[in-house]
Amino acid sequence: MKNRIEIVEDNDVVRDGLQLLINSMSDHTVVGAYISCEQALKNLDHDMPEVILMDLDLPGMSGIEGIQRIKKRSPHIHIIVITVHEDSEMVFEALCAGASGYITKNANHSRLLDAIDEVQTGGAPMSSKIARMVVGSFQKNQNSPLTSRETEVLELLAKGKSYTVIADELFIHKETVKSHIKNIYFKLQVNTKADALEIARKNKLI
Amino acid sequence: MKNRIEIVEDNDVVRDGLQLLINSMSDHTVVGAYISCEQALKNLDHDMPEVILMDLDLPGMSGIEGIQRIKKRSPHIHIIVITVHEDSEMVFEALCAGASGYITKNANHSRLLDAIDEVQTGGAPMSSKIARMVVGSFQKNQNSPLTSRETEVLELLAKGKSYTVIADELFIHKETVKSHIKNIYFKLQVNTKADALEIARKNKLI
DNA sequence: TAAAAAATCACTAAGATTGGGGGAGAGATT
DNA sequence: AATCTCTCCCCCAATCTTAGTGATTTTTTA
Repeated sequence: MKNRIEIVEDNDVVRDGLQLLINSMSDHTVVGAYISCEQALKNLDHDMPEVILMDLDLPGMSGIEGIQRIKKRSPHIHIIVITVHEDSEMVFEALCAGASGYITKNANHSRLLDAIDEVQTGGAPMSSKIARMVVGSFQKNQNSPLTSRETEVLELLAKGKSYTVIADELFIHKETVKSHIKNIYFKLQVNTKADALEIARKNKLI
Repeated sequence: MKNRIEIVEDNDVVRDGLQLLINSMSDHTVVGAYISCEQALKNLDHDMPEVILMDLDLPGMSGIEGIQRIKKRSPHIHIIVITVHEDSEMVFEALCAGASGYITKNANHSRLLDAIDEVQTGGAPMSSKIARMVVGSFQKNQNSPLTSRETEVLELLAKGKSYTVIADELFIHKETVKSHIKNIYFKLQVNTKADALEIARKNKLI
């Protein structure tokens, strides 16, 4: 039984190249190659792919929305994004939408074929820059203007806790919490909770 | 100029094995091999490693805390975790603490040596299971009990916005927001914002 | 060691927010 | 016909949040 691969890519040259490359492997077969998510979705039940290689710049429906729709209909299908985009927004949008892997187009052919196997054996193939970006998203800004206590308070605030609850959890007085928040607002140059959280999250202070 | 590698691992056999393996490469050299983070930290300025391979189960200071301290003192050093732990808590704690890579101990030798190069060329080497875990952490639960509108409201609530602001942003009445939140609380079986956010985040509803 | 920063607690006051209770209509879906 | 979803409305009471001004103690840093 061959691995059923599908391709969604609007550039003819790239699409045909991918198809040839994959079909050249004895245990893989391309069951569909389309230029848009609309087409891919229409044929999804017939093609029954296990893995979809997908570009993000597509005519009509965006790749991101395509990923969402495909994953909603067939959660078991693994989608690997193949794109030129390396900007963090695209990467995280694609992963949030349900992509299992993210390869940039400068990857060589063997890396690409490896990715298909990797995604089917429980992995998440990524270009190394992308992997670093993803891992980096977990790490806090080392140059935070906030003190560790202030950060602690802001994190509890981010969890939706009230001043009173925060005070209890940190074994300090509610007035102290207020004082910390006052200083946080001043340092971040904001005057509401929502703005503070936005700045803090954007700058990875929490 | 050789790549300067350090090892922190309390198991003698594993540590010596790693050291031999790395020193066998002409362009890499082990500049320090320790059984604890305390020792590693003490010699950090002298050893000047570029990459540290670190276990997480260590006598004395935990690996997680070790990572934090090392990264705080020398942010440019790349730390690759080498451990048996595959539980998500450990993985995310290590990455948040500042690890640039995460390899499980069943990895073969060549993969390990690749990881060292990968981390120095801007990558984030991970075992494939770990990579999937990390990527999976971006994806929402597909079986959310909440409607899309409710999810939308909850996401704005998570940003610290008030009912009034949420109402404005969604072009609906404040009372409607309240109504949604009432339903969210009922569905999640909670009665405070903080509890709702905790459940929602734990189950990846937002 | 002296100065600066951080963490702690205090009071007042006004306005906004939140949560609990009830209900109800319109539209879509099943 | 029944259910779900989204929308809106009312009342009420407790709590929260912001703003202003202040002070003390501990820790860190220059």
